[in-house]
Amino acid sequence: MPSSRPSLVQIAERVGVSPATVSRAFNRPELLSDATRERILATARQLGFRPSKVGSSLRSGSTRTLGLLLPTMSNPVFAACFEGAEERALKAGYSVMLATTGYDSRRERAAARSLLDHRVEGMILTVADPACSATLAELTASGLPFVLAYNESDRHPFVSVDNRAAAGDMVEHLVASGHRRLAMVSGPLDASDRASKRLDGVLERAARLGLPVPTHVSMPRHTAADRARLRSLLSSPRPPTALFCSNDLLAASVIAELATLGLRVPDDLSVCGFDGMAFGALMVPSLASVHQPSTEIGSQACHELLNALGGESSRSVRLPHRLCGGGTVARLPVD
Amino acid sequence: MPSSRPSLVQIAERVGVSPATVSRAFNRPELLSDATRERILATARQLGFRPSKVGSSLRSGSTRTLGLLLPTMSNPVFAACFEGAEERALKAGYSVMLATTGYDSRRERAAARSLLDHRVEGMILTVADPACSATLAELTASGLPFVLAYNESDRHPFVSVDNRAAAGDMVEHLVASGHRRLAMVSGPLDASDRASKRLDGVLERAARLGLPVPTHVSMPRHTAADRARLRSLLSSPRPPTALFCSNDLLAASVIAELATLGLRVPDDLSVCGFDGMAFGALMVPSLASVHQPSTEIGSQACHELLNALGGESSRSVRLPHRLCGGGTVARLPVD
DNA sequence: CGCCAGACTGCAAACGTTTTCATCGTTGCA
DNA sequence: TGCAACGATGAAAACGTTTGCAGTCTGGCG
Repeated sequence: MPSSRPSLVQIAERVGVSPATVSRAFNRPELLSDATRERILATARQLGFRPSKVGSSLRSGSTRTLGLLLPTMSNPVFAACFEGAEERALKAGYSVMLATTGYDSRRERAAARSLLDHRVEGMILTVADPACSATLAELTASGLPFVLAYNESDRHPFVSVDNRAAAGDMVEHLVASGHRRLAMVSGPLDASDRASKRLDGVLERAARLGLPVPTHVSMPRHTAADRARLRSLLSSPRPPTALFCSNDLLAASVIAELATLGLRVPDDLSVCGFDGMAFGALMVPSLASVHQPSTEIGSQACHELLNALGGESSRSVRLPHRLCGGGTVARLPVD
Repeated sequence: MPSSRPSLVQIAERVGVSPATVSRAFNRPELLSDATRERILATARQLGFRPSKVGSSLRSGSTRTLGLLLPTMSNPVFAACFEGAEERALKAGYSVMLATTGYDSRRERAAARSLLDHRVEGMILTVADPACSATLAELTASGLPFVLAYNESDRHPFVSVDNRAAAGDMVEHLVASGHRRLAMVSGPLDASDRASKRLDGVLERAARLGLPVPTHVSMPRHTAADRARLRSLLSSPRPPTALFCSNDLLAASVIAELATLGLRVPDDLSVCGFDGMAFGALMVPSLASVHQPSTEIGSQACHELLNALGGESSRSVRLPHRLCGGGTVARLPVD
């Protein structure tokens, strides 16, 4: 049981060949005679040798590692994105280094630097707002290829859905179900350009359809104040009949919140979300939502990044969203 | 805009000092005179230089990177575990390399090897069954320090909850709510020693409390056959009044399944899960479950691993579980 | 004035690979 | 038989750091 991992040279000595030959046994096996190759591979296996990526990275100047910088794994949306990206990366022989930011810009910068220090060859990341992200500025300055995921931007390559249009489609759906008085519930807007875009989409479509202007409620944390704001919204003279939450996690927690207020969804109030996370379909009643293909956002972002690394230009991509009707939206009688 | 990252020597030349001095500016700043240090740091900042971890890893023989090998990020349990581990690792100045296996032992082995190749200094992993895991055998042979997460084993260090006891407690709770005819629903047992242990716990406690032997239904995939098995269980002469699912994700999908059969939870049937994932509390009605502290399992596992790296011995730890009552379990009248 | 300690910095080797170039036989072909 | 081409292998430099050792210079103290 070799406590300290053997190195390529030790294998070379053991077999009686040069280090170059051992290296070739792993990287260009076809260059060696069958005999030598087998002899080397056998001893390697026997001693438990595998070539060190840190050595090879240094010499070759390529780590074959990609960085992934996402807000949190607690949101299944980003978890799926990770899995999509990981799978695509693996297929191309790349490893993935994941770091989460917890929506904290200090952590975000530190993590980005750490990834840079590890000499990842490219990065996939989601920032609060690409228009004013210090991390993004630093990244751009560094010259490292990167692709945004979920963010939309006209200055950087990204992979996302069309948040405006998607939100608009949900408004359309709500209206088709008989709703006219809507409200948008979101987290803090400066933490997510997605939420802003979705709000824009809601307001725009509502205007176009001639609805009363939807109220917007921000529920940064689940504090008493937030709950109070929600309650006061619902007890206004003409309360909304449907709550559009800017993401599914928020929608679920709003529904739970409503339950504690004695309000039944969808009987007393309709609620819908955004993301189309798998879990929403399992809720009873199932959560109405706009599905965005998170796994594919991850894999596609990775794909674009790999293209960029291959010298090709990487395009921005808006993947199709899909409306998921659900039991949380009531069909209102026309009155 | 420097397209190719400058190296330590280039900074050294630019500043007019030796490479050693530049290195010290970053690692042992207190050794340098204020003037030199500032001069170096300034040029470094200006040229966007940061010392390469691949260079330093090679020379120092330490990558300061930990490997994390988990089944999937789609299960919030593992996502939380990752976050716990990442945070703890970060605090100790370590980076984390995450790989998922998708419960596939081939991918598992390949991923473990990849992490080994990257020269991670230790590993945290969850395997199907530590008693017969090829990956674990290979890992042990390699001599790399590792800590199991969620698994329990008497041959390897691990961090988990006491699955047997935890499952037993849930049985206790069900009985206290008036249930006597129970059934256990799980995924394939050979994919998760946790599920086995939980089943053991259920059977044992049921026996001790003098209940009829709980039926066990395995629902590997959500195929028609699985659904049929569930239906036939429920239409047996004396059907169970409560379904204990071996994890929360499964519980949610079972509840959804029951809904399609026209069965209401908990009115027609009680259901509970295992994991205590945050989402369960948001379900309406909220999901009864046994909470295991996933984030802490991750951070604790990381902690133990760091201990091992520091030369101290790493103990196995069973963290406390906690019963989470929920609306999915009905309180039955005593008859 | 001489010596020594201490502060600061440089030299050079080493870490584990990859890769270019050269070397050495062999073989095929004219 | 002679020459070219080819197949197999080796020698050595390079990648970006760190670090033990040694060197220089300064100032303080006897």
